[in-house]
Formats: sequence, C-alpha cells, structure tokens
Amino acid sequence: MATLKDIGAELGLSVATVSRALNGFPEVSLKTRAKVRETADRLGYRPNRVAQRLVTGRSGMVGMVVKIKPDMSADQTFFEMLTGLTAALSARETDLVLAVDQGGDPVLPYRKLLERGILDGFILNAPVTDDPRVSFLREQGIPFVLHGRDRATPDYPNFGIDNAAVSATSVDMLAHLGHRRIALINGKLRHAYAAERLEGFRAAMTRHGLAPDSARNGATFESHAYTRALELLAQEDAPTAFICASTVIAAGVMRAVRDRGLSVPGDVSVMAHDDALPLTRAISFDPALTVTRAPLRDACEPLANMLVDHLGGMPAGALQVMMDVELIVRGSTGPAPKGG
Amino acid sequence: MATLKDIGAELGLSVATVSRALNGFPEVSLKTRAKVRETADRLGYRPNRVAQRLVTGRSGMVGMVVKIKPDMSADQTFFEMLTGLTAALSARETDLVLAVDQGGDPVLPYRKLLERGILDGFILNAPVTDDPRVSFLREQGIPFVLHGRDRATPDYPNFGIDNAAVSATSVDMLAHLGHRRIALINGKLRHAYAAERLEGFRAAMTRHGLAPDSARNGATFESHAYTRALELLAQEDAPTAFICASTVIAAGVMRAVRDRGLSVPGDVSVMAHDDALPLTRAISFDPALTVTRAPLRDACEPLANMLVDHLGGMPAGALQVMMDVELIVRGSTGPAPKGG
DNA sequence: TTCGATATCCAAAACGTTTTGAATGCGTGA
DNA sequence: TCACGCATTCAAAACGTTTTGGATATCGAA
Repeated sequence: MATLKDIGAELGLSVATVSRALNGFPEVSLKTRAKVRETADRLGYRPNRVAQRLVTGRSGMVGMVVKIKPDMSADQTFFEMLTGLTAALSARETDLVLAVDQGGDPVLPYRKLLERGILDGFILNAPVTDDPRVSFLREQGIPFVLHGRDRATPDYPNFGIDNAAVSATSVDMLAHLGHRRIALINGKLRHAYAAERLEGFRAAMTRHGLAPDSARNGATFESHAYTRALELLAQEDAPTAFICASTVIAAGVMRAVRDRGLSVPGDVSVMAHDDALPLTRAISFDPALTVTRAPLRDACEPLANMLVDHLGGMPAGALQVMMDVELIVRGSTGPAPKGG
Repeated sequence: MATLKDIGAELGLSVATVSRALNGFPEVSLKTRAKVRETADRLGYRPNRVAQRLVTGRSGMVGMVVKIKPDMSADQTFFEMLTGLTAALSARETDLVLAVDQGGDPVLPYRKLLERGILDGFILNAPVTDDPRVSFLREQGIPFVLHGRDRATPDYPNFGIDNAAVSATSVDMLAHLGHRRIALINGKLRHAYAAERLEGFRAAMTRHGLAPDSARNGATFESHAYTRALELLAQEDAPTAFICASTVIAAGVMRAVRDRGLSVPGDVSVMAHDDALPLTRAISFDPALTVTRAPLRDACEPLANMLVDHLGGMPAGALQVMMDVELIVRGSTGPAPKGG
C-alpha cells in the first residue's frame, strides 16, 4: 500500500506537503497539488485510517446495540436502520460496530462495548421514557445521538418525528370527517413514542370535545391488535375510526372489522402511522391505507451526520431535529357513518 | 486514559519494559511484573487498540455481509449468527463490521467494504455452489472463513456440518424403520448446503435400493413446503416419510399431512434438520420432531477463532472442520405403515 | 581477576498520519 | 540595498504501541 512518504519521494516533496495537498489545505500551490493528486491516484494511495485515527485520537467507530425481542419482531425496523446507517456512516468515514442486547440489563451491552475502548459514540434507538441508557452514557461522558427522544426537553443530539403531532393530525382529520368515537391502538406505553402518541391523542380529542378514553396500549402484534379491536367493536358505542400505531396493527384492526361483518371505510375508518417498511406496505392494503408517513430510512442519514458532527465538536443544542409527518389520505378513511 | 508512559513514569520504568510486563514476556522479573500489573490496574490502563493496530499492521476488524431477502427470512439465522459471532470475536479483541447486501451483484458489498481499507478479513455465510465471493476474495488475497463450503474440496478455512451425512443419517434411520418411499423437501438447489443434501440423499437411497426421485428443491417457506408435500401425498405411491431441510419446512409438511387426513407418525413419518433456532423449536412440535441437530450457534465460536487464527498466520489447511450432526429421535417418526 | 553467561532493563526505531513552528525564495516598496 | 510581506515548502514532533538491538548488573566458573 502506497503511503504519503512514497508519494513524497516520487515528487521530491515532504510528507507534510503531500498531506496538506491531499487534504485541501490552502497553503499549497495549485501546481504541486495537481501533481500530488495525480501521483496519489497513480499509486493507488489510500490513507491509512488507523494512523489517521491514532493522531486524531478518534477511532472512527460508533456503536449500536440491537435489541432482540423474543418474537424477533425488531427485525424489520432494525434492518431498515442498519441498511441506511451503514451507508450514511461510511460516507463519513465511520464504521458501525454492532452488539446484541438479549434482554436483562439494558445498559450492559453499552458498558461492555465501552470497555473495549474503541468507540467514539453511540446511536441509540427505540427509547423508553427516561431511558436508562441515556443517563448511563451521559454520566460516562460518551457522545451519542438518539432516534426519537426519551423526555420532553432533551439535552442531547436527537432526531425524530413529532409523535404528538402524529396523533393530533390523525384525530384532526378523522374529526373533520365527522367521526366522534375514535380509538387509538397504540404500542406499549413504556416506549417513548407510544407515550407521546397517547398524549397527543388525548390532547387532540379533548380539543375536539371528544372522549379520549378509547386508547389501548400494548404489544404491536397483528393478533394483539385484532383482539383489542374486536373488544372495542363489541362495545355499545363502538368506535367508528381507528388510529393505529403501525401498519401491522392496522392489518389486525382491519381483519377484526371485517370479522365483525363491517366494511372499511363505509362503517369504520382505519388509519395508521407508516414507517415505510418494505414488508407491510400501506399502499398494498385493500383499501389502500390512509397514513401519517415518515419513512424510517429518512432518519438514518440525519442520525449518522448528527453523530459525526457532534463528535467533531458541534454542540448538542444545534443537533436536535423534529421532523413533521406527511398525511397521505387513501381509501381506508371516509366520512363517519350516518347515525353512528 | 492512562498510557504505557504513565505507568513507566510512575515506576521509573521504560515503556518497553512496561509493555513486555503486561504482555507476559519472559525477560521481565516477577517483582517488576507484579508492580506493573498493580499500577496498570490502579490507573485503569487499557491498551490503545488504534496504536496497537498501527504497529502490528492489522486493523482488528473483520467484515460480514448480511443478505436481506425480500421476505426477510434471513433474519432468524442472521441474528443467531450475529449474536454468537460478536461475542466470540470480542473475546479475541476483534470487531465486526457489517454491511448489507440488497441483492444484485453479490461481490459488490465486499468490494465496497474492501475499498475502505480497514478490514483484515471476512466471514462468509450461506454459500452458493462455486460462490463468486470466494473467487473474488481469493484473487484479492483477502483472508476469509466460510460457514459451510462452496465446493467439494475447499482450499480456504471453513467450518460446517457434513450435509451429505445429514441426508444419509436420515435416510438410514427411516429405511431401518421400514420406509421405502422417502421424500426430501429441500432448499433451493443453488445453495451449497441444498446441493450437498440432495447428493447425500440420492447416494443413501441408492445404497438402500430405493428410488431417489422424491426430492423437491425450492424456497424454504412454510407455505411452499405445504404445497410440495400435498403434491407428493396426492401421488399414487405417496411417500411414507419426509426429510425436511429445516423445521419451518417440517411445519408445512406436517400441516399438509394432516390436511390429507393422515397422522404423524402413524401414517407418515416426518423428520428435519434442526439449526436450533429459538423461534421454531423442534421439541415444540406435536408430536415432537425427530431431527438431525446442529445448532447454528455452535458454529460461531469456531468460525471466529478460525478467522483470527488464520489472520495470525495459521495456514488454511489446518483450519477446515466438518462437524458431525447429532440424531435425536422423537415422536414424529415411526415404523412404516403396514401394506404401505 | 577475568571471562562469559544470564537476567533484567532501556533507548530508539518503527508504523502512517496530522500539525506545529520555522525556513526558504521571491517580489515589492522605500 | 534593506526590510518586509507573502507564498510555498520542510523538518520534526506527536499519537501509543511493539520490537530491535544493545546496555548494565550480577553471578559462577576459570
């Protein structure tokens, strides 16, 4: 492998000048810069990352812990994140080291990864409210970026969507269509996103003068959503509209609606939040699913860039982004049934 | 972070001696070795891996590419491997860098990972026959270890099970129970393991004087196996025993057998090869599934160690292991039905 | 006493890069 | 001619480790 010294020897230049030339420093003449570039290409020069990292004091590696649920339902979102993150990070000369959380103490895998002493920072995802990993990494002084947020006013870099707005947008749209009894089939409440969605749901329902008590929190299985929806539909004043935390949940709800002999959207409207995962595509539903859409993949590049920027010294305050979600109205929602 | 120099300064020793003391070289006295150890612990010394890697010329990082199938069915095996490999590699001070293969050119992700110039080697899994990744990495001169093998006599480090023996063991057992018409529901034939299983199946059947034509190769979905089994059971001389490439396939076959109004193992025996994945447990079948068993997890530590050893200079010839599989007879197999 | 062997230690080089501080050459204005 | 600024380049230090090639002290044997 060609080194800076090789290039310097070839041209009669010092390694310092070669280094500057390649790194675009201003104090090197255009002529030598061109010559250096040319020989570097010709010799197939690639900077030795290990040497770069030794002198800069950074490892160029960040960590991520994937939590394996017993049902392996994390897979889909995880692969989506993994694909996007590795691509975005490698564009910033950063590598992603993975570890697996098999349950138990949530900070343990982070502690073990840290002990190896080779990581510059972490990417956290799927926060629970007041996430213990956040407090741990903060007291260790390790930089990290969080997908979403674990508290109302985070003081760390984070990127996510406005989950309260997800619920609010959904409620607003359904209320505008005349629905009065709207249910929320939510994820488990300890997940920060679910708590935010519930809060947004309650606020929006109250704002519209509607009873905010038709919210169900729990596991995001299709079968679980099916059961919850059946329970709600069996009530005297059954909901005429469902807001689902995910498209998988929407599938369960739709199945329940049909098993009750009802139609979508004639009798019941169904909408969901859509992470745009490849497997459960909202557009493949019949009828196509109305959604608040925020592709998970879109979060990867910002997350990667924010972490690298933060490692480069950018303060956390400048690295907090909350995205708006897009409302896409399709066939699964319609006016509230007459005399509902 | 404390360095060798810090420890040396504290004790009035040179960094060379401190380094030797910590690395267990013989030419340092027991007394100073103990003192060095003590101060190293007290100062919380951790070797700077980047510096180590610069001088040793190795990066301490190996790569693995996960292939995402459209149906994401790789997830289960992948997570199983990921869990085991990260643990085994970190015990050898090695990190795992992941990339994603989203289809298309199978060597592209390896090429891109290689261009970053930070990897010492690769772990390959799920080989197809005459795998193009093998030829690519070999002509690039990059060390790798393969889970399984892509040709009969591999010249690279590899670890796997004897897939021909998997079939042979299964056929032997079923033939011994009196079965004459035995079917193989196999994976896609381009996968090396499936080709080996088919070969082993044919050889064993012929050896027993049985017709080796009831083999079906294809996707490893439950539904696909169900369809294939139904087809075979509809034949005039339907099989009385099924050998399945996986427990998922066995589930489909069992469903087909029952939908035909037949019983397991009274009318039809069913057995499978079991990778011991957490989700589809052979023992949870009803009746519990007879299997040839070789936990996927068991391959992780050998694979990790073999790659690290190979990187350390051990020749490929010394790093080729083919494991035997374990036959576990449970309730899903029994004597062939009378007058079958 | 002297020689050689042995045990123990150290100084310095090396890995490939970035960065600091200084040097060189050149033109310009006085 | 001198001083000065500017553009361009270089030598050397630094990062933290491993490893090479001595150096020093100790001891036994001649």
